Amino acid sequence: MSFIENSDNQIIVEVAIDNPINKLFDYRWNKSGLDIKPLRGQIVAINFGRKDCVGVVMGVKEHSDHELNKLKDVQGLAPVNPLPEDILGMSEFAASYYQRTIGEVLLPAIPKLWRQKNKWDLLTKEKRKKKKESNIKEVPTKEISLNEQQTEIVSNLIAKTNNQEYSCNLLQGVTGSGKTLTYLRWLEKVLETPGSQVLIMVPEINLTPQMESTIQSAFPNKKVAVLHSGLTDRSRADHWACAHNGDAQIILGTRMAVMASIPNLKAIVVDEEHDLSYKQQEGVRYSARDLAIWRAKKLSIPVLLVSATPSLETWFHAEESRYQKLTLSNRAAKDSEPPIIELVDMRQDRRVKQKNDHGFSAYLLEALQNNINLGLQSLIYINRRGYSPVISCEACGWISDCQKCSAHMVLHKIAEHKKNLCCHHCGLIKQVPKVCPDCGNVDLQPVGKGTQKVEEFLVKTFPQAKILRIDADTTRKKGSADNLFGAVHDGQADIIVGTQMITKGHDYKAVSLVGVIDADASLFSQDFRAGERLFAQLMQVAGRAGRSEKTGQSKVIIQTRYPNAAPYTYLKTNDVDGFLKELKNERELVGLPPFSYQALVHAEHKTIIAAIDMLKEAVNFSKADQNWPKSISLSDVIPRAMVGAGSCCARLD
DNA sequence: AGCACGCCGACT
DNA sequence: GTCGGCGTGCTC
Repeated sequence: MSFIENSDNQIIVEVAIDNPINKLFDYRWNKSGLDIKPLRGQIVAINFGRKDCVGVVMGVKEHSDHELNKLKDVQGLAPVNPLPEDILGMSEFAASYYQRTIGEVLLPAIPKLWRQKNKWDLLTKEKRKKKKESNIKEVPTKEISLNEQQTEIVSNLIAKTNNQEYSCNLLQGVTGSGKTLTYLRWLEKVLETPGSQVLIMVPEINLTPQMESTIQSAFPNKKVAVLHSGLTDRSRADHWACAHNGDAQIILGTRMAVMASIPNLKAIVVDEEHDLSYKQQEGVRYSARDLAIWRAKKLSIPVLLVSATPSLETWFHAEESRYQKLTLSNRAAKDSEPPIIELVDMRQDRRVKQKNDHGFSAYLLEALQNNINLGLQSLIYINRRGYSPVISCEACGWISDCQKCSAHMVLHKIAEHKKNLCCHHCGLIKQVPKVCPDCGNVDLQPVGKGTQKVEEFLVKTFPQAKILRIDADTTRKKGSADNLFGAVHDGQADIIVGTQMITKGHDYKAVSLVGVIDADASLFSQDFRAGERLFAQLMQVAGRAGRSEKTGQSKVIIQTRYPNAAPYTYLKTNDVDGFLKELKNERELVGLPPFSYQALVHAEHKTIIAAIDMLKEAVNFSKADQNWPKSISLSDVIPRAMVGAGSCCARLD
């Protein structure tokens, strides 16, 4: 039946468009050749200004404040169901919370091809049958029996699902305690209800490539839609549509997946919930973890946050019983003992030994040699890529700062005797100056060490050993990460040197020694969350060791000049809760989140002076305002690392 | 955000 | 005489 209105009974739709104008735009629905009713959530093609674009219907009404004949007609309706109410509501919430327009939040969540009217036909056409169909290895996860603790947690979560109400749960457990297995078993149960869909979020899918196959093999009869930034436009559009029309039961993705349309969503899992990559920093800033919780609340479903080292915020909420804490306290495999953690006090090492430049303690070198002799693998963790984080002139104090963004330029070795300066922030690459640009001194020294320098040293020190470096530079090319990790698993490496990248997701069956070279910098960072992050990273890297019977009891050696710093001492006793408790007390004492809210006000201009003056003026204006709430304190304006930018912090107690 | 309009300076 | 700088204003 067609939907016909007479001419004096107009239907007007309010459309969200991806632009920063903070309002919805009215369009006429009638006379658009559309024979169905307008509905909130519909994706429509419209003309805006002089451009054709796609927007989302956020409201339907009969009268507009604008003159009727000035309104444009809706040009077309996307051949998909309207977006479900939860993501519309979430967009409205996020728009207000993160100070953006609804369109800016909502439209980027729709894949690019669906935002192009002329691609709609193409997308609705059946795609040619995929060649590979039997690529899925059956892994009999069902036959793995859960231990008592895991079983209890699964039934607890199932009960919550059956209640059909919101709950936020924290699943905390050390590496190897079977967190993944536990939540998969829960989701399996959730998916028994026909039509149900579940969302699994992971930090970065390219770092956890085995996740997809784990999930697919755990659910051989279910369809999985994956959503991450590495997909081609076409497959992203297809996977999105699969989730949107209910074809896929499992949606696996990175932070962007939190905005995916999942009409029959029944459970959400946020794996590695503490991971920083859940925070989108560019464009619309948002925390995918927080939005996942919002979404679960809106839908009255359970959400499960999973981590060995929860973020303080999450842990605190669990302590205060706003979230329920579910703990896995044991390593699942009976014979796998947690690694021994040893701290090497580098102050003493220096006193005993000659001043050395390579940054390895004699103790760690000995342990490495020992491991090589035994044919076991070792892992060296240093969270800095490149050769040396900065070069400096000893005569005048000049340091290699980037002219474009004033971050340090990192020395990179690009061939045996050739080095470049690279800015990790803006990507600028320069030749290394022969003499100091300020004073002409020829003696420019690299300061500090990165993965390349550590690799170079190890190659020299252990000429008989095979050494592999894994960082953003050696894994840039497609497939090279797989090759490197493959080589590690095949035992073709004695020592693996790497950044964070090596800490995520991969099991190293033959690694029995982990060395942490120099992590102290995080202890004194400006960022109040740096200590928390360091602890999580060390915990994670420590978890890479001792995961098999082959290696026996593994060892983690951490070199530090501050062996009494909290992240190290609590790591040593494997006391996650103790660390978080101390952190909580510290934050409470100085009034940092979660005991206050912080907002960052940031300004950019061609000249830094203008940016800073503008912010100073804003601060003075607010302070002079009689009605300015006493509970909001304003901190001083400070220049930021980037040229032409300043920021200031507002704190709400 | 884009984009047009418009009003002034420095070029073939 | 025009090309182009960026200030202002508008987009249903």
